[in-house]
Amino acid sequence: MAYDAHPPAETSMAKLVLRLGVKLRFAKDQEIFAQSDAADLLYLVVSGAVRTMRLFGDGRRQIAAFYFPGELIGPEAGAVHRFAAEALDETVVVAVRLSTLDAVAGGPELERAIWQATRRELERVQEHLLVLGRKSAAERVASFLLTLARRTPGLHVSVPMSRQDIADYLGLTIETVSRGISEFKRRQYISATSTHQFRLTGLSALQTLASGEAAA
Amino acid sequence: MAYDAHPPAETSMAKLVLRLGVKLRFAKDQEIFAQSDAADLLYLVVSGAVRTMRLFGDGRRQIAAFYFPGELIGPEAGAVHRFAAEALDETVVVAVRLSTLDAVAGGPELERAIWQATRRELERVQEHLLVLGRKSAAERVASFLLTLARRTPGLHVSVPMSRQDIADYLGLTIETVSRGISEFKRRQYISATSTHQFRLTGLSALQTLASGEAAA
DNA sequence: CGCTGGATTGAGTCCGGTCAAGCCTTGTGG
DNA sequence: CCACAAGGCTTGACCGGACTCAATCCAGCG
Repeated sequence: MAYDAHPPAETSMAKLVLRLGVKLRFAKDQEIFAQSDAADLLYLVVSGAVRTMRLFGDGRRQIAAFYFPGELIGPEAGAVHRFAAEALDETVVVAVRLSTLDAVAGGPELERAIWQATRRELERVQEHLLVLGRKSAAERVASFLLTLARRTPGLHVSVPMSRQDIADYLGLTIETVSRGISEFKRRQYISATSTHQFRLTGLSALQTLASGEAAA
Repeated sequence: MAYDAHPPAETSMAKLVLRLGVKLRFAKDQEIFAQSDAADLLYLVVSGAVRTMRLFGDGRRQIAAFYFPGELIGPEAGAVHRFAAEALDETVVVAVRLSTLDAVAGGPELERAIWQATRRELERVQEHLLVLGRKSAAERVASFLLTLARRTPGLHVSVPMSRQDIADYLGLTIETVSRGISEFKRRQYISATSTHQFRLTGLSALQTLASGEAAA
């Protein structure tokens, strides 16, 4: 899941998208695509970050995933998007029509790359499912921080999303997320340089928590 | 998600698996494959039913999915299974080595079929995610019954799994599942002919509940 | 330097979990 | 064919963790 773990096929697809695609810029909270929009574009995040989400009729919201620079959005969808995508922040993406990609570089190579992207997406969602199904609030927050940490080297974690975004990703409320983070600070599992920048000072304690074992 | 909605590519793959595969019989609760087993086989459920699940260190269990006759298990996995699979009941599956499938009918047709199966799997997991992230106990149970109902025609729903299985699928306890079902009976949303056979007598009420809107 | 909106903290409530009885179905053996 | 045992399911009483409501804090920004 770290950048350097991307299989070759997808890395080369990313390069292809960069070459063929159109660069688009989105402001914070701006919609990149809506639920039930046609899903004929593939997106590569260049800078910033993206959330995909579904909104329920009564205002409840579930965030399905976050996407960071270097990651692809889109191939998981069928003809129509099943989730909406929004920029977390000032964000640049490169978009390319799937048919264009196919015309220029179609064939088994492309199919395999798209399948790999879909497969990785599936694995992520399955891990997310475990967190939502069987973990306590503290375990969820710990899992979340560790997942973010895995995407950047070192113990420094950048958390570009709001507490509300985290809550809607983890199936919690902002208050519960905030309490979790405060508790981790108190126990010195983490230290904060700002509300969105942490340092994981008790990595193993967090890992124990996230894995769902009882901690001392 | 109903049988007749299966895209052609996957239906033809199912036929291929049936022709090339080996028929295996499993007793109730018997393991079909373990987590971290090599994932080089594709399974087609012929009769019975299968659950895939992950077990945590402290005994907590999350069921990822249920599979019924006509459905494929396996293509979602990488080199190694990330979940274990067990028979819900006396179950027959046909298993075929992916390399065999590839040798006999390799090529873009097969790749596309596997990708489609992966994609449908992803969609299912994403819907499951919404249920776990943002729904109340009653909403979860309603969603579950409706998902099962969608797989067979008519209002009759067969629920072959135990209450414990349902609980571990929905992120609840058996008691809460049982209370939910009892409440639905009381309100006459469902009627039961046995503990594992229901009739959806209040379909629209269940749908309203499951969709997450406030009900009267 | 004050304003604004996100984040934190506190108090109280409630939904779902826990613990504990019973019930009912299924299967088995007399 | 019935008696009984075993295990899954249901129901009840109580508890606790996460939610709700509300007040404050604080960082970023004009």
